[in-house]
Amino acid sequence: MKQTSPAQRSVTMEDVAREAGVSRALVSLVMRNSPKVSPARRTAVLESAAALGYSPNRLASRLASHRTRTLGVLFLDLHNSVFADIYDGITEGTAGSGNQVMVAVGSADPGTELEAVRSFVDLRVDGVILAGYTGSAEELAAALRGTPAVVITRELEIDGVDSVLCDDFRSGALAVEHLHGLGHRRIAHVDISDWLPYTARREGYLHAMEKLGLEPMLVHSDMTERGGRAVMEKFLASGAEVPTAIFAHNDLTAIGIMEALASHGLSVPHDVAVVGCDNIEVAASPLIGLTSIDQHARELGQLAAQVMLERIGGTAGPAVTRKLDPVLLVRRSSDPAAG
Amino acid sequence: MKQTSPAQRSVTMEDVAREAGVSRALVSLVMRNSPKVSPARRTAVLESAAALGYSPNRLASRLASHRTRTLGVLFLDLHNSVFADIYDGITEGTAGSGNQVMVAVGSADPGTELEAVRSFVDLRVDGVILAGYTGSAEELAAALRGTPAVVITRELEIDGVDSVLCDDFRSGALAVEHLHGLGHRRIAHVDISDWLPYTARREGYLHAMEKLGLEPMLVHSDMTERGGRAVMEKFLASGAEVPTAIFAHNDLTAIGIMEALASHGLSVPHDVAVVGCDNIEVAASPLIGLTSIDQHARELGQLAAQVMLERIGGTAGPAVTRKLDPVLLVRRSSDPAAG
DNA sequence: CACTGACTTTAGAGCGCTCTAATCATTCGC
DNA sequence: GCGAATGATTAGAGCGCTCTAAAGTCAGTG
Repeated sequence: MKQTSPAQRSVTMEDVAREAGVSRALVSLVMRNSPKVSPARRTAVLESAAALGYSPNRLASRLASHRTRTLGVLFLDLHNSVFADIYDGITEGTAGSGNQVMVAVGSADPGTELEAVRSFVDLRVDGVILAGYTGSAEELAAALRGTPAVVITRELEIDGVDSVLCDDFRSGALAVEHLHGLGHRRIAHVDISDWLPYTARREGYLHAMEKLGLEPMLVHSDMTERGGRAVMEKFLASGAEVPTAIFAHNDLTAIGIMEALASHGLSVPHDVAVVGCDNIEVAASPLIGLTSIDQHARELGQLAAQVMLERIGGTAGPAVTRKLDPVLLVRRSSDPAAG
Repeated sequence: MKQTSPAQRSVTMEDVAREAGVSRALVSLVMRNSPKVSPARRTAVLESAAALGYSPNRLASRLASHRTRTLGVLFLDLHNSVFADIYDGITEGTAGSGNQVMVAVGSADPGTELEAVRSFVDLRVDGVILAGYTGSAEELAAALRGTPAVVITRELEIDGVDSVLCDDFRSGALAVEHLHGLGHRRIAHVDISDWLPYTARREGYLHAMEKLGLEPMLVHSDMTERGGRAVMEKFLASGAEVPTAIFAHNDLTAIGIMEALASHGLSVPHDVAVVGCDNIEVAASPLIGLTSIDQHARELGQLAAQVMLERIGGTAGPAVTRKLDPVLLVRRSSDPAAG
């Protein structure tokens, strides 16, 4: 039962300086391990600091230095593990740079998202990485006030905002080509709300369908498992003719769709083939076996961190866009030879 | 292509005060919407602020006020969606309190965890919520330096650190009782590394097994899907007699186990029944149908936030512990009547 | 031995805000 | 009409640190 003093933090640099018999400035240099401090003084200062139980107030240091060494990261939703992958990539990309990562969750609500971005900006983070920002470019630009930003999985026309994404248009086309190659002709697409800015997958789907002379079938959902399930249940209950293949906006939706199909006794892939997108961990599970289109989430995170660090490092120049190629991974849900 | 000025932030309260013809202190009062400002001045100040594009520097305000209105949250792992549930609970619990939430990920590495906690403390967050801290109590106490903290899913003997958890011992017993009730006698438990502080589920299992006169079978894994799968594959390859039921430390591990069983042609639940713990979203999916023990993750998050806010609000007194009762949810993986 | 020049150390002025105590304006009671 | 009471506003001293410029140290040099 250690008696942690309630008198809390009170030890300042000044105290350490007094204890060590040096100036506050010298303590500051030691704390930032500046090379221009003599070994003797350095140890003296460190010893005094340890003796007093000193811990620097980063708030004050940030205020004085105008560098926060913190990156703000905005995620759409923690329930979709693709963001956990992106997070891993970001921490890999920032490792060793001395930067700290702060996470906020936007929940696809432009109000919440902007509030989070403003918080980051008010805290003077060095940069903001947005993975799943659904609001408008104008509002984002206003909220950023010049803070460097990188958007993942989306292209934004804002000066100074870089983009790192996977080719969503190509992903949509890839799904259609794959299913068409398996002999499917009635291929539906379950995408997301009309107002959301993530339309490229749908466009890729539509373009590919048209090119193949097939008639598109679109249904909207909300990017969640529950949403995908609900929309499919409703469709099945409607008695409309069921497509032979479905391409879902993301894996979560695809899994929801598979659940609904299963509960109606429809077999995947024999009655209906399903293709998702994102290639999240659970899609790869043999218990699910969902064919998916890998978006290189981890790499996107790494790349975003890298681009961000370069920006912070002072690289000027116009906004850059880095686009990766998606990769189709065929699994049981679209494999005609599947048991 | 909006030209966001690169001269960035420069507008300070001083500027707004000058523009509005009032003192800096008045601007400060308006920004914190103090009631003791006349309506006339208030609008004048707000207009000037808007005209200049002023945004308060929260860093400075925090430094001066000694209140950061920020809670630091440490998660074990973003890939386990139980933490997304806890996060939801925390944001629900802090909603409307004007507090901001900052997330860090510890990855079950005491070094990383302590670093994150120190960061929070150096930033002078008002409190820290730890969901999945695996290090020692002493080191945590030292890193906290008196900052209020709440630990989720674990009881820690540190003065001033509250605990909010689900009864893990009971969870272990619940699993055994359920499986025993189904007629199982050879019930194995796949738990986590010996050094991790989460031992109560195992102890509950051991206690219940002993009470029923059954012989325990323990295997260690690492709380991940991959880990559960690997451990099961290895076990199956060893040729040892397979238990008729397995209770896994968490759902992720349980899913990994189910994957391994499936790949060896063993049917769940007919050949082996499987029970997980946490009741994460995917366990409830009909495609998985994993029997699990609900830990009320969301409620735990809410409760933790609530306890934290009370502490910050000045409630003194000894550390409290709030313990919830786990609930068994039977699904296909342990249902003998399952198809 | 005065004089560089390389290396250390420090004084002191901020960073942008909050907070206390004091000042200035009004209104009210008698 | 005057002091008290109430309310609105402000001066000014920090918060704990960083940073610039200046000042000390102490060899080595001619």
